[in-house]
Amino acid sequence: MSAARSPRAARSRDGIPDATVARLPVYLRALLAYSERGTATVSSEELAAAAGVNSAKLRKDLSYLGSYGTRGVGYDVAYLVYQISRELGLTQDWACVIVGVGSLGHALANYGGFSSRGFRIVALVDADPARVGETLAGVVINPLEDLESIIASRGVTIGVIATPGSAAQEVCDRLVAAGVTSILNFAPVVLTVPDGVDVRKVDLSVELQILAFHAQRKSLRETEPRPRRSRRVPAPNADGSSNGSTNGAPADTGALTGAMPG
Amino acid sequence: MSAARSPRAARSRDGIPDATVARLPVYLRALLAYSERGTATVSSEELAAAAGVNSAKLRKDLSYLGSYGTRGVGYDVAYLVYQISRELGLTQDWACVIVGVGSLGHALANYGGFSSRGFRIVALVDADPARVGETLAGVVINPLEDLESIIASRGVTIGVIATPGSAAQEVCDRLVAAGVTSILNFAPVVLTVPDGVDVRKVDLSVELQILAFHAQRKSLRETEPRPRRSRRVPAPNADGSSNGSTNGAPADTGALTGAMPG
DNA sequence: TAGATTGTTAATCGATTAACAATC
DNA sequence: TAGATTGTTAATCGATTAACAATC
Repeated sequence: MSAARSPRAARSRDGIPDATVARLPVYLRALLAYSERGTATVSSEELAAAAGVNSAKLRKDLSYLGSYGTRGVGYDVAYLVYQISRELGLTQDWACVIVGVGSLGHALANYGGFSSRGFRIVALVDADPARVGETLAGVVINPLEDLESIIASRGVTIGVIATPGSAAQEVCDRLVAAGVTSILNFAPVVLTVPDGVDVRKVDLSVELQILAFHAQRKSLRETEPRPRRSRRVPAPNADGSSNGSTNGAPADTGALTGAMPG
Repeated sequence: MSAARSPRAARSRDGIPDATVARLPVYLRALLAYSERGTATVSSEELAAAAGVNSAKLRKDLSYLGSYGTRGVGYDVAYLVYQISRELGLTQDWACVIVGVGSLGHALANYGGFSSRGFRIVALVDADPARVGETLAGVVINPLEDLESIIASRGVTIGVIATPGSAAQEVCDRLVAAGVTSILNFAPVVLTVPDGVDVRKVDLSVELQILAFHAQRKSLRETEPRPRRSRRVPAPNADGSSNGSTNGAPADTGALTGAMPG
C-alpha cells in the first residue's frame, strides 16, 4: 500500500518486513486458540503448523519482534500473545467508521471479530436517508453529511468503505480530508490517496478470478498434458479496429466494475 | 494456495508468476472501465495509473501473456480484455456454491460482481433448517446434507465458505471429498487441504490488524521521532509461568477466533 | 549431561524496477 | 522520418528456506 518506504528495505520502519506483519495476525489467532485450550507453551513447529506456514518462516518472523522464545522449550503462549498484540497495536483501541450499510456493511457491522481486539465500530454512515436512524449491532446509522463531524468527535482512525464503487473515491477523499489515514476498502475500485494514508483492499472478484485461473490450469492439465502450444496470437491492427471478442470472447458487459451492495 | 510448484519457479505452470496472476483481475477491471467509456486504445502508462501500479510492472506482467500491444500505439482495449479474460479462465462458466447464509453469505449472494464474469451461484447451503427453502438473490437455500449431491448434479467447481469458523474445516473436507478443488474461505480459520486444492482466504481481522500496525507506527513517529529504544524484553521463565499480560496487556478473551455470522 | 528447540546465517529464489533497444 | 510506446534485459531488492550453532 502507500506506506512510505525507506530506501534499502521494504521494512516497516522499526524493521519488520511487510510479509511478516501480514502473518502476525495469523500467528496471534493460532496462539489465542492455544490459550483457550489452556496450552502454556508451544514450539515453533506446532505453532507453524497451526498457522499454516513452515517453522523456519515462523521463527524468522518472530525474531523481528525480539527473542521471545526459550531454546529447548518453545514459546510461552500468553507472553507471545501479548508481544504480538502490542506490536500490532492491539493493546490500544481503534475507532472505526463503516461507510455504506448495504448488505455488506450489514455483515461487517455484525461481524464479531470486528469489535473484538481493539476495533470499535463507533459509527455507521449511509447516504440513504431511509436507513438513517436505524440501529445495527447496537450502532445507529448516521447520514453521510455527518461523516466529518463524526470522525472528529469520535476520534475515528480507521475508515471502512462498503459503498458502491461509484461512491468509493469520494468517500475516501472525505475520510482522508477529515484526518483518517487507515482505510479498508471493499469497493471494487482502485483508490487514490496521498502519501501517508494506508489503504488495504478486500476484493471478492479478484479472489474468484485468481481461483478460476488455477482451476483452468488444472483442467487443462487433465485434458492436454503435453507441452504448451505457442500462445502467441497475431497482434491487433495498429488502428485499434481489431476486436478479440470475435475470437469467441463473451460480449463485454463490464459487469465487473458494477457496484457492491451499498 | 497449495498449487504445486515446479522447482526453480513459483510460476503457474505455463509461466505466469503468482504476483502477476493476482494483478490480472485488476488490469481487467480497469480495461473494462475504459471499454465502457468507449476508449479503443490505452498506453501502458494510462492503464498502469488506472490499476494503481507502475507501467514497467504492467508491461512485464502483460508480456507473460504474449505480445498483445503495439509499439508506438498501446494496447487495444477490447483485445486485451479478451486475452486477460481467457487467461484467467473467465471465458467459461464456473459453478459456485456458497455454504453458510448468515449476514456474510447474504452479502455474497447479493454481490453483483459475483454472478458476473462467469461466476454463477448455483446453490446456497445452510445448516439451519429454519433458513432452508428461503430464496436469496433468486437462489433457494438448501440443507447442508445436500451439499454432496448438489456439487455432483450442478457441476460445482468453486466452494465459498461463509460459515462460522467452527464449521469451516468440516465443510471444507466435504467440499474436497465431493471434488471441489477451488475454495474461497471467509471463515477465520486456517484450512487444511490436500495437494491440488486451492484455497484463498479473505480475512477481515487480518486486514484490520495490518492497518492497526501501520497506524500505530504513524502515531509513534509523531510522538517519539527519535531512534527506537531497544525493544528487547526479558524472556519468560522456562517453566512457562510468566505472563506478559501483567505487563499491561488486555485479558486474553480469545474473541478473535470467534465465529463469523453464519 | 543429553535432548530439544530457538535464533541466525547464508544461499536461493521470486518480484520489482529503470532503462533502452526494437519497432510501430 | 520523428515521435511514441512496447517488450525485454539486467540490476536490485525482498522473501523464503535449510541448516546449524547457541543454549535452555
